[in-house]
Amino acid sequence: MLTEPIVPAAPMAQSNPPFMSGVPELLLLRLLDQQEMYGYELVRSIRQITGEAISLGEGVIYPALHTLERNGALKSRRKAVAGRTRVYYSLTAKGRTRLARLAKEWRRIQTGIEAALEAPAHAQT
Amino acid sequence: MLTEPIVPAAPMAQSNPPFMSGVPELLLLRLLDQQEMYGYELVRSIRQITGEAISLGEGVIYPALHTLERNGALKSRRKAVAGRTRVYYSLTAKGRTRLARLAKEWRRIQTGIEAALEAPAHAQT
DNA sequence: AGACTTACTTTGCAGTTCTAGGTATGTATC
DNA sequence: GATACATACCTAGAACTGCAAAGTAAGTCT
Repeated sequence: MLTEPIVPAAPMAQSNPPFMSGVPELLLLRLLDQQEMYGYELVRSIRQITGEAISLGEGVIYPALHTLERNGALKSRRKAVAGRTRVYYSLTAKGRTRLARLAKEWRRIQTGIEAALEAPAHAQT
Repeated sequence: MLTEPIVPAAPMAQSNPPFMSGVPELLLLRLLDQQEMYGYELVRSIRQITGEAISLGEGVIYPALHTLERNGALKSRRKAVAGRTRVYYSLTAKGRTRLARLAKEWRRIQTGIEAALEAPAHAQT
C-alpha cells in the first residue's frame, strides 16, 4: 500500500552548490582509471580520497555511472561477492580519453581562478 | 524591418562546459571587491586577469550582475562617461560576505580535486 | 524479531551557464 | 554623409547537471 507521500517534505535549502559541475564525472573517471570499483564503494572512496572535502551521495553516483556507461566511457560487469551482487565499473579507452580532456580542462579553469583570486594589484595587507 | 529570424540557427555544440558553475559569480565579486567597474569592462577584465583561461560573454555577465544586485550583493550607479552612460557596480557588505564564503568554498573543492588527481596509490610510472 | 549496513535505483526539483540575437550611440574611415 | 567598428547594455530560451529524498532488498549482528 502506501499510496500517498504523507508530507511533501520541506524544500528550500541553499539549492545548487557552486563549483560542482563536472566534478562527479571527473572523480569517477579518475578513480576508475586506477581500479575497478562498484558504486557504493565509490561513494566512500570519493569522500576519502578528497580528504572529506567532497562528498557525493548515491543519488549522484549511480545516475552518473549509468550515463558514463551509456556514453561508452565505462564498462561494467556483475560480480557476486559474499552472496551479494555488485556491479563493477572500469574505464574504456574512450573513458581514458575523456578523463584526460576533463583533467586538462579542470587545470585550465583552476589556474585561471587562482590567478584571479591571488590578484595582486589592490593590496590589502 | 527585419521581422523574421531568417534561419533558426543550428543548435548543437558540445553543450554545457564543465567546472563553470559558480565561477562567474566568484569572479565578478572578486573583481568588484577591488574597484568599481561596469559590465563591458568586466568582460575584458575577466579574460585578462585569468590569463585568457576564462572568457565570459556579455550574455553571462549582465544577467549575473542583475541577479547579484537583486540579491543585495552589489549596488550600482549610472555614470556618464564620454557622452555614454555606464552602469558601475560595486560590492556591498553582503557581497563581501558572499565573496568570502564563495572563495572558501572554492578552495575546499579545489583542494579535494587536487588530492584526487594527484592520488598516488596506484603508481604507473 | 529488530536494527543496521550494504547495494542499487528512481523521481523531480532547482539553479546555472551559454549561445544567439537585438538595441543604441560614439568614433574613425572613405 | 555613409559605412564600419567598438563600446555598452539587455533579454529569451535551451540545455545541462547535481542533489535530496525515498524506496527496494538482502545480508549481518544482537
